[in-house]
Amino acid sequence: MHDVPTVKVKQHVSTQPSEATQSGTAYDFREIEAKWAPVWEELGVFTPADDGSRERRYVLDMFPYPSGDLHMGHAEAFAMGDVVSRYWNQCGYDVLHPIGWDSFGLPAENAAIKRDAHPAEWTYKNIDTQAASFKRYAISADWSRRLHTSDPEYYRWTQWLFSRFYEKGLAYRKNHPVNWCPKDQTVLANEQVVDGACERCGTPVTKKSLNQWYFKITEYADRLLDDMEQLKGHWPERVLLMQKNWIGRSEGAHVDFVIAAEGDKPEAKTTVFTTRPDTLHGATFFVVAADADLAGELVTDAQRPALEAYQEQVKALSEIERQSTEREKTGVFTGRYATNPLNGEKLPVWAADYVLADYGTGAIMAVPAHDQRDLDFARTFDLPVRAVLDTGEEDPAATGTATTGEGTLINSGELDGLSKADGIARAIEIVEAAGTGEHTVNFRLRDWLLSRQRFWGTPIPIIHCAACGEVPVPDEQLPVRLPDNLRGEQLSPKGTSPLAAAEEWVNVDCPRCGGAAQRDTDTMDTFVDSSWYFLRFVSPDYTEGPFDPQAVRDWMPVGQYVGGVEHAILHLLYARFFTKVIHDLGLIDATEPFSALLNQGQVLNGGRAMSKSLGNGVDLGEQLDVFGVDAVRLTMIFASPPEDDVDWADVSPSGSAKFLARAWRLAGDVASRPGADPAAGDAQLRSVTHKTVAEATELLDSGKFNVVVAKSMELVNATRKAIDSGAGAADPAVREAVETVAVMLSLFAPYTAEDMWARLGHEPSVAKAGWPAVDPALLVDDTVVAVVQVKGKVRDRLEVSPDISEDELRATALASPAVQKLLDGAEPRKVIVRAPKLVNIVPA
RNA sequence: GCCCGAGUGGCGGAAUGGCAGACGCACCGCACUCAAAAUGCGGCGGGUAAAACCGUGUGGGUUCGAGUCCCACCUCGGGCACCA
Repeated sequence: MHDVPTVKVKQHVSTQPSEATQSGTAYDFREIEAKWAPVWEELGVFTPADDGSRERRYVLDMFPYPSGDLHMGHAEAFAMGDVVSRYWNQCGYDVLHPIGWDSFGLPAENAAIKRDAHPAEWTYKNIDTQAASFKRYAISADWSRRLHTSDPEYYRWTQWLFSRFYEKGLAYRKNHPVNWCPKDQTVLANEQVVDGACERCGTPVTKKSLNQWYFKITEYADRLLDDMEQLKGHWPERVLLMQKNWIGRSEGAHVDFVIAAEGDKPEAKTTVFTTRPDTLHGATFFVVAADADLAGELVTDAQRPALEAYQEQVKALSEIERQSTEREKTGVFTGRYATNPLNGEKLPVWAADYVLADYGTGAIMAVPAHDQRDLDFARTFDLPVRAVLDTGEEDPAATGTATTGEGTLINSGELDGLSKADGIARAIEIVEAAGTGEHTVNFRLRDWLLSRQRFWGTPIPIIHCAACGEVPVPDEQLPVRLPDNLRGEQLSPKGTSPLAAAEEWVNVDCPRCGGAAQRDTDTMDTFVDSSWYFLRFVSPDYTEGPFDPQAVRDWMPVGQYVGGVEHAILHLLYARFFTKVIHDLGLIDATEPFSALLNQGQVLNGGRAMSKSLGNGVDLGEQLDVFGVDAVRLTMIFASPPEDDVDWADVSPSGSAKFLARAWRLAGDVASRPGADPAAGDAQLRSVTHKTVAEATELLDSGKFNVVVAKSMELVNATRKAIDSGAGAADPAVREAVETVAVMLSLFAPYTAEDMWARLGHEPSVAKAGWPAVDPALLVDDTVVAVVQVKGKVRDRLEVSPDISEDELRATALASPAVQKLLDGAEPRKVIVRAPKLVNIVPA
């Protein structure tokens, strides 16, 4: 490990005993951290005026989960968000930059079981720890807006929103096979299953049929997809792509197949979804999902035992096994036949687990010649294969490789001779005309399973009454508070919610009929809590609703959202969904919550994510102790572009500390008085200063924070040189340069910047000093260097006026001795002139 | 398998199609010092005595000019994965 805390490093960056005796002459990060933290607290620097006097801007970091103290990942993410917040403050915007905690969740519950405590104890203790660390870390937050999703004042409104969703039919309950984590003893949403395992604990997920609550996010699939257009260019391309893939829009057709009567089973109609209606004539069998209700409905009595045995076999498989594409296809014949609506052919109906119950209609027409999965199945069970699209490739029946490319339809009656695209269009026309099908769009996205069989979450505000059914808890009775008498063992997972054990809590009168009824005992997925917190921040104490409508109009949408890419499809998709529903409820104008998104990279150590098992963790607190807050923050920013990972083994917080000390010393060297007129100062240094600000402005606006740090280093170097061997410490241009350094550093290294500001004779806070204005006249040089190339290689440099004409520059370049020598008297074939920077001469 | 993204010194990384390697780390040298640390100054892609010349994963192409644009490939990283 590089840069481990050593005695040597400590001496480099902290006070030497001999220097410490002369107070104020050596850079001591401990001293300045202790000095400024209370001053800022007093000033309340980052509370927005919120009075409309200045343009409002909202910047938000994904709020933390309170699992112990802050770690290196928080340090990076919040350093990034802080650059934006502090930059916008310097630019004069009225900036909202709040902080809160996503404080419901399973770890608190597990900790409570282990310690025989209530989850709230662990949660709020950790929040206090993190809050103190954030203050030490000097994030530019408005602390007065702090919120916690586990506060009843917060989850009251989460419940209120649930009730609105329920009223609109967007929250509903259904019995359905769901993902089940055997370790956490709770269900999981699709988004929380990664490679067939629980996203949180890694336990292989199993399926279980349960009556669960869902949000109808699928109803918003189209809008979630279409509105991504607004986000293009402001969200990372790959996040948009991931969401697009996750939503998985696919265009095709619904086609009805009639299942012929068999024994005492009557005729039935079954619809399939297909993206390839052009291949209808190539269908040679029909498959229904083995675990769908449909399979049991269709199966003949003779085949029922075989189906049930197969279903048992499927249930025994883990999700990982089931999803393996290596696996041989399995299935059973149902004893039934489906009629192809196009050609009247009878197709055997099979039940198999390669068809998914919850995608499309849970049934497919199998076209083995042009679908690899169907072909694999056909070969396993010796079913016929008929090619209907000539792609010029070998017969799939012979090769075992389905052909999926372009081609010409064959063996397809009236579709013969058509291309794939024309065939698809024509086939849809035919089935639509016959009333046996229609064009349709299908989505991969499933409804969001939101109920959890755990304690530490927002209770679902529903009462179950034998007479009235599901009855929402009336708004005026919200919040439905969690009972506080459950703790320790009583919270241990048992497959049903621990809330069921709190009898006094569960048993209530039905709000509708007054009869005996029970509360719903499930709690909400914590992603529900975080799907609207950015709205609560605009008016965290509002009691008339989840948020003050005027405040939402004033602040939303979030201008810059900052957080890890791990939430690309979880939190970000859910938050977009909530925003759209809340918009449709008429409560907000915005249709998208976050107009710009920055995904900061991870902090690694030695090429790997930090983890306990690898023993490569770096403790944030230790880094702050050894190098100081500013050095750690600066290192995070300087190490790489914001979206790239930072490998802590490759970077140098001690180098950052050295730079900060160097910058800080400049402030002590300035010999002019505050307010000295820079116009009278050294022109050369002024030019450097103003160019630096101009460049930094552009770089900040385009998110290249690491390069801004490099620019500030260049300015520090130039100023040092000016003091030691140029204009001298008393030149007002030096003051201008150092003040500029202080303002620039206020974005990355707030303590150092504030102390410099004070040493320069100013009142706090440098955070509100204002971004320096650029004098355009100082950006123009008297002379510039023009490069003279021959055949693309630099052969000479000319010092010329920046407004030299093309002709003049051409003549000067051609007259250059170096060029003359290379041309050797010959006329150049071509001369490209880009005044005043470049001439390229192409010899004959 | 499908879909993205990225490959630049010893390292992290700069570079609107126009001087590749800004800035920093590490390393080397010098000044200051009895000495060290700290600080300041200088050097630092390969190659050469110095030049020439060669250099942005590989091979092609477009262009007066390519790290940058296009095509193919290699490697690494990420996402999805029986989604009909």
